[in-house]
Amino acid sequence: MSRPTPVLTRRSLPMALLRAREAVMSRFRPLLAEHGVTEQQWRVIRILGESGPLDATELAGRCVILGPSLTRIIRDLATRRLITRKADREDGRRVVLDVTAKARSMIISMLPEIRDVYDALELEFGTERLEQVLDVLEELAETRV
Amino acid sequence: MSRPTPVLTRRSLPMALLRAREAVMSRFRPLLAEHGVTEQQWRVIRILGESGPLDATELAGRCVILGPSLTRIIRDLATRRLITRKADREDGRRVVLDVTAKARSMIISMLPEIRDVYDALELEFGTERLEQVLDVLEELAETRV
DNA sequence: GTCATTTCATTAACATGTTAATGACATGCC
DNA sequence: GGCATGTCATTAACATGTTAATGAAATGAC
Repeated sequence: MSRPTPVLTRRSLPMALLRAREAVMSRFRPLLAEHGVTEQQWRVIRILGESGPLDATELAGRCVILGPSLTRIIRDLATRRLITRKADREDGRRVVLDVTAKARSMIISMLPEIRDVYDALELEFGTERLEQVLDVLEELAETRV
Repeated sequence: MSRPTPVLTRRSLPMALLRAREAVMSRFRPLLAEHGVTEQQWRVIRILGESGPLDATELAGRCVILGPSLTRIIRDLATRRLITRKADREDGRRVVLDVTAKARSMIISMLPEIRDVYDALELEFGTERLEQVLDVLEELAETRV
């Protein structure tokens, strides 16, 4: 006995995730714009800064960015001296990527402002509830097909 | 060799929302592809089918699609006879949009398959937990700046 | 009523999403 | 070693995201 299909998009899980993400990102976008990076460029820089050198496939997976998009983003960020690319010694197909010191400075300068956004969010939504949301979202992300 | 900058992407709310949405959408994408619509085209069709005639601005807001994107999507869907556009009698700037009978048939034919995806998701994640996620996501979407 | 302002949809230009195809390199099998 | 197969990064082509600018129509102040 299944319940009716959610004809109400209000109760659509993809829509709910989209609207929630849009609400959250609207708080970060001004900050990213001030520092001259797009949402996707920031994901690449931050994850590389956090997890050291990575090949393109691994980085794409962690950033939730498809290969062709990453190729273009990397090309741009390398031109701006924010990341470096070098061939893998052991596997000629792979490209090893990493952030530059310039990118690390950029990350560090943004951290306080990011913290401010989270502080505001925790104040409005509740610190504990925010933690619970993160937990449940991680679980949801792991239910892959 | 400097130490990695400590930014915990694992507990980043935008990333968590992105990864969760990606996990969920990967279940729906094959279904959408089979019916020849993209994710965004489907949002437009479904919301118009649910909420009757709407002007472009209102539709864009509900679909979480920006104006310029919607203009292009509408142009394509109108060519394929899935939606109609007509000028607003009372306001010459507005365009009134609605679905066609063809689009309604399409929606109805997809509902059972959508229900199947939700059933599988509820089985893996839990029906009650899924409802709770929807509740909390709605609240999060309402904390706008 | 006239003019400045605002709103609505669109266009322009560029970044990214998405799928298919390509070429270079690795790996496995014989 | 030679060959088929698979993987990795890239390119191509088109859809969408994103911001700025545009033109038409509505609104408000006077």
